[in-house]
Amino acid sequence: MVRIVETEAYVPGDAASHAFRGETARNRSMFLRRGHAYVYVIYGRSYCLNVSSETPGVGAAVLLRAAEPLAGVELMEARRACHDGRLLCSGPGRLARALGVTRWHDALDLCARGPLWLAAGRPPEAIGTSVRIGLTREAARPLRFFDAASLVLSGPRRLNEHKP
DNA sequence: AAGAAGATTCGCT
DNA sequence: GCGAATCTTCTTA
Repeated sequence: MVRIVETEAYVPGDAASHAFRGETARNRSMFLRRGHAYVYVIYGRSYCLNVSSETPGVGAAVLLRAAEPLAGVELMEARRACHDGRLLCSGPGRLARALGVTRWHDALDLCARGPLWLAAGRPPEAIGTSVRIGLTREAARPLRFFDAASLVLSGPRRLNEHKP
């Protein structure tokens, strides 16, 4: 279980969004009702976990960039082959890896008690914003959020519970 | 059918 | 700090 600490938004009409050019086989879950998982492979090495954030048919999602490990740390360390708490979930790919999230989790409803879900957390008042990072387009938009700790995420309990 | 680009990570200098 | 690794998807010929 982790507390989400940093996220980044990809909104409708956003040239940097995977959904910008319409729905495809890969980004299909971005168009699901808000609260569904959108998982994709980046640079052939890492998975990125997003949460769809709009009404059905509208492509938008929030990328989970970093989190704070709360429970099941041993398992996450095993998946990541890393024993530095600071680095365990600091980065989209690292976070997904630590939670054992793969393409298998794509399109899951994160608002239902399934293998992966979101729980209500803190109110959004204290959330800070900044520009997005690592982008080549639309990079200057203030759609990156810090201390976005309003959600708690629970993942699979066993190592490699969900293979790709 | 082929090629370039990409919301990253890791290791080496 | 920089560059390679690595592969899927979309674009262009």
